[in-house]
Amino acid sequence: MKPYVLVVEDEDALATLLDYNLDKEGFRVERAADGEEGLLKVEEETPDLILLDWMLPKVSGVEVCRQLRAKPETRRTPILMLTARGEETDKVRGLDTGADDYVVKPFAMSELTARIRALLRRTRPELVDERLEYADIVLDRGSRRVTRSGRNVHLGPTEFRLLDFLMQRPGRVFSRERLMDAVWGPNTYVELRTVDVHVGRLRKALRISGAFDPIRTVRSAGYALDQHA
Amino acid sequence: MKPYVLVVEDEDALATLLDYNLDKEGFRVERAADGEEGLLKVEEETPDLILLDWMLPKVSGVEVCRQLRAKPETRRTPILMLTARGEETDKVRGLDTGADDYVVKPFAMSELTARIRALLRRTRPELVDERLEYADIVLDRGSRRVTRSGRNVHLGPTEFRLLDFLMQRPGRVFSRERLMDAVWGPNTYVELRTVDVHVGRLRKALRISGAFDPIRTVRSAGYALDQHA
DNA sequence: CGCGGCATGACACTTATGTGACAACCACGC
DNA sequence: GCGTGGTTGTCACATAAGTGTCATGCCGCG
Repeated sequence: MKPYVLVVEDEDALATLLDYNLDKEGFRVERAADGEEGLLKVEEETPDLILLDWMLPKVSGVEVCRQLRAKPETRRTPILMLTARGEETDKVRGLDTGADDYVVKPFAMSELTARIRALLRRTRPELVDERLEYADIVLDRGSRRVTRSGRNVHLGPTEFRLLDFLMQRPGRVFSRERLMDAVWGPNTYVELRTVDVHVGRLRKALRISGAFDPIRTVRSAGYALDQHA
Repeated sequence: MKPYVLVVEDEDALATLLDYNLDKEGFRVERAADGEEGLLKVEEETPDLILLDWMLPKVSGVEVCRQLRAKPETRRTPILMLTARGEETDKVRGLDTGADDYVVKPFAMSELTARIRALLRRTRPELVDERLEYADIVLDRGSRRVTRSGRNVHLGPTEFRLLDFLMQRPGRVFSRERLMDAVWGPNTYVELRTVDVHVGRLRKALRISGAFDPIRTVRSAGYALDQHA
């Protein structure tokens, strides 16, 4: 549910600082200490955005960039370069490396998070927008409220996250495993069937005065948010 | 808490003068020496108002204006243009540039602050106004008083700041961390649960003669000032 | 018609929040 | 300096809300 940011940075102090601050800003953060590890982490799970140091051991930032751009899964993943003053060559400035933006160290954390949000808004607006809508359902992240045709719908935290996730890609079918990861977090282990129960609860909460059921069950595949004809 | 004004002005003496005076008037001021820097500063943190010189190095004031109006975050941010006598073309006078107002140099500082307040009052009244209102609750910053349906409500300093903060954005949910930062200051370390206690105290103080509880608890997220229907 | 997949209500259990009590603290008037 | 009333931060405990599992019964599809 939270945007997943991968930090590829060899300087431990900076990486920790980034980790701490981004976490506080509501991002899920993973760290990699060099280019090689970075590429591995990307293999494991495609990040929503990558923070990439320009100078890295083993595989340089530029090279990582190139490789990421070569792979279809990460071709469009936003990359934000971290450069030291002086490394700020024309190549960086022109973003010829394939990166989408760059900041020069040292930088204010607020500047960095602002740029991260800006990039995410460009590529995955549904990750950062305050308000999601589908049919007559409105989910407002800022006020943490959900309404259906104007009426307020009360959801528990889990149902809220579940609906939030489904509303990010209406129509798309998600497996229970995928929902598990997205809603419960990648390292929680609960019965897969629990997803069914929560979908049920969400359905019940959304079921007001003759409104259609916005969740489609796809037998032996998962669930999707859409109008099942 | 203080309104954040960004001054984009290349003439250093004037910028300093503005900085000094606006600070004295209770604004938080950041400076940018040219259009490019101005846009960067805006990225970092959206100002509550922008003072923009008409003639600027790198990116002109008009161009900055255009770009700010193109971005959703700053579309409604008030912009006050500073122009030299003679630059006062019809375009400026008609505010066709996207600016909300303009003053001609040289100007009296009092005129400028008056215009700034006028603009802020239009867009973010809660920042300028001495009094905040929500439903039947009135908070007066000047006299440091709070009333509910006319009756006086006694609050301790902490509860006052807490209510003040919540009233700035009714409906929005704030995490305990966020409230901690806003009310206690960013570098104080007290138990997170202390927030609960103060919210409780605030609630109790606000609880007079059958009035509804204006604070909504959002489980596993935080608190918001609004009617939890 | 039979079977695996799904929906659902019950329920025991976790977790999060509300609250009263309390000791430390503070500003202030004496 | 020294009480003193008002504030504050923490705790412990009570209460409320949300969660994960299961057993049961239903349903669609082959």
